[in-house]
Amino acid sequence: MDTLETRELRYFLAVAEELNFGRAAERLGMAQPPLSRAIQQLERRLGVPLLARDRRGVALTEAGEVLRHEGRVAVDAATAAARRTRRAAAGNDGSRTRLVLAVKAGDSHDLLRRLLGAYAAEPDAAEVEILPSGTCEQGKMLRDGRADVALMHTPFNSLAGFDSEELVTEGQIAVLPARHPLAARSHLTLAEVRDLPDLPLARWARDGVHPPGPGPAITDQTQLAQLIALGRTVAVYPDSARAWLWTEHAAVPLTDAPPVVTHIAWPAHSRSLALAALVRTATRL
Amino acid sequence: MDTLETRELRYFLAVAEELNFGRAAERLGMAQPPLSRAIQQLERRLGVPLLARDRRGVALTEAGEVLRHEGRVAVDAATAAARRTRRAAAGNDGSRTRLVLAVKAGDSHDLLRRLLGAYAAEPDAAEVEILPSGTCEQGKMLRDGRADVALMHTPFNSLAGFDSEELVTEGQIAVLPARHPLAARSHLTLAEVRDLPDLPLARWARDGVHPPGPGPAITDQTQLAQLIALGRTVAVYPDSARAWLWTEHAAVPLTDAPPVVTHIAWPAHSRSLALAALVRTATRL
DNA sequence: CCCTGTGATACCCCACAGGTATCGCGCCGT
DNA sequence: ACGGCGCGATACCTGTGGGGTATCACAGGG
Repeated sequence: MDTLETRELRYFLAVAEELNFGRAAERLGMAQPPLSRAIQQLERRLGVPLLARDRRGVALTEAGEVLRHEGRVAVDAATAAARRTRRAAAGNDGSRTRLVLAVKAGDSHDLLRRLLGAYAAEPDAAEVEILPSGTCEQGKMLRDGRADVALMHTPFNSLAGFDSEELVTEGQIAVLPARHPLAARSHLTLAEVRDLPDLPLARWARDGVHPPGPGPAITDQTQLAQLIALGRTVAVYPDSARAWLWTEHAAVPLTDAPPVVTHIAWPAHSRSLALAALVRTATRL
Repeated sequence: MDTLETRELRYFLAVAEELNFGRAAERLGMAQPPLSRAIQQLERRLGVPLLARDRRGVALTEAGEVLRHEGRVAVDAATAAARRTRRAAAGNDGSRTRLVLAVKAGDSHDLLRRLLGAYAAEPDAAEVEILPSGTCEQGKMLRDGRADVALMHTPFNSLAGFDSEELVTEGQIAVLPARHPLAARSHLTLAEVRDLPDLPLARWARDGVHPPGPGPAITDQTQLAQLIALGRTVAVYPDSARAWLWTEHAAVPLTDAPPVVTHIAWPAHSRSLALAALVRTATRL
């Protein structure tokens, strides 16, 4: 009566994201008619219209918008339950506990190295698997159980819903082509690097789509690094990005960029001893 | 394959809590054999034994323990999704948005009155429904969608998994029978009120069961208040509990009790404007 | 020793998730 | 104006599996 099945939620989420029954059905690996029916049934069960069917496509009602968010959380929680249960059993079959740590590839490299080193030295440390995650996806990794713990960076990642400890604060730098005039400066402001006509900011793919604009379209950090080295663009990064700079890159501190704080974050209700030990190690670095 | 149905989770949780298939089935309103089968199927699907069947009852394996916690979260999230979706639609049918505020009955009474007063004066304030919740149940109310926002008190409630703002900090008092010798003291310590032979601490029901001990068994605050007035027990409460003291009660500050901090807390991912306004009002009190 | 309480098995049934075929209907092109 | 196309809804069929009842197997306890 008042608890939705994850199947219903998965179906609804597919439709809510595609806004098209046919494509949603395809994504779910099923035919379109049963999907239509399932959604109608869901709406009847809830007594609430979720979709406004306009003859050429579908739009979410306000209630549908709510379910899109709440449903995502619930489905993630259900898949996290499955993943973590499986892993709990796998970790208990004689091998050591295994922790999955999500990090944004390339970020906080030095911190990460020190953390892993210090933790490995702990008595009965768990095995730590590094899960390189895409742009700002650590939160999702934690929510759906692919990761147990993550390094996250405010203000880019939201820590909402997680427990976390602050680790380090760092300034930001502009990463410029080494031969660019501004590369010689001792410091810069955000305004000076934004809107440079010769170095338009790159456009990161978001859900596979590039936002419009003048800059080059990129999907990973190597592309960005190369484009900077080629003198085509500029990027703003936390100080620790110096770890992966090329010789053809120049780093210039930004005086007015918001400081970036690296946190170690984990699901709020976690009760893992290995995780607690890792967090303790991290805060003591 | 890797996402569990809430039905399976509900079944498992019932068994995990009852540790008895028969009673669990009864609680679920179904017969025992299908429940047995469903759990076996769940174990096969996960490839993980969840329950250790001893001939006289059932115990949770380590993986089962994990699923008990993760599953609870997931099921709560699913029912929250249903509740909040329904309420979103109900609030959109012409009537005003409605916020449900969970508070522990009796606690922070004055703060609550001021909050409601100040918020009602706001332009386009939502209607606020007060949901009196049992002992420390506000967290569950937020998780399963019965409430949108709660007043919570550390260190009694855990704020893990919620966004929150600190509101007020207060000391704690011993609530004594007015005619008790200690009632005349200007202050006391925890050690002095614990283990008083003539005033044993009351035993609150937890899940319907009273822990063992010498004190009287109680299930609500009125019972407690009466027993104190009758000179049978003593209680420790935050300072704001003075609001509901009887004339036959005496309040004596405790010098070494941990301070109680009242927070306003809400689900981390909430995007409700009405909620944001309520929180803003609360922090400005 | 039988009785009681436990979970597992055996067997049956029908409700419903899912498939295929088709419809109704706006929108497009020409 | 008209036929084709893309969309979601409807009609109808089928098979799986969730749920029921009856029963078993077995460990303790009087």
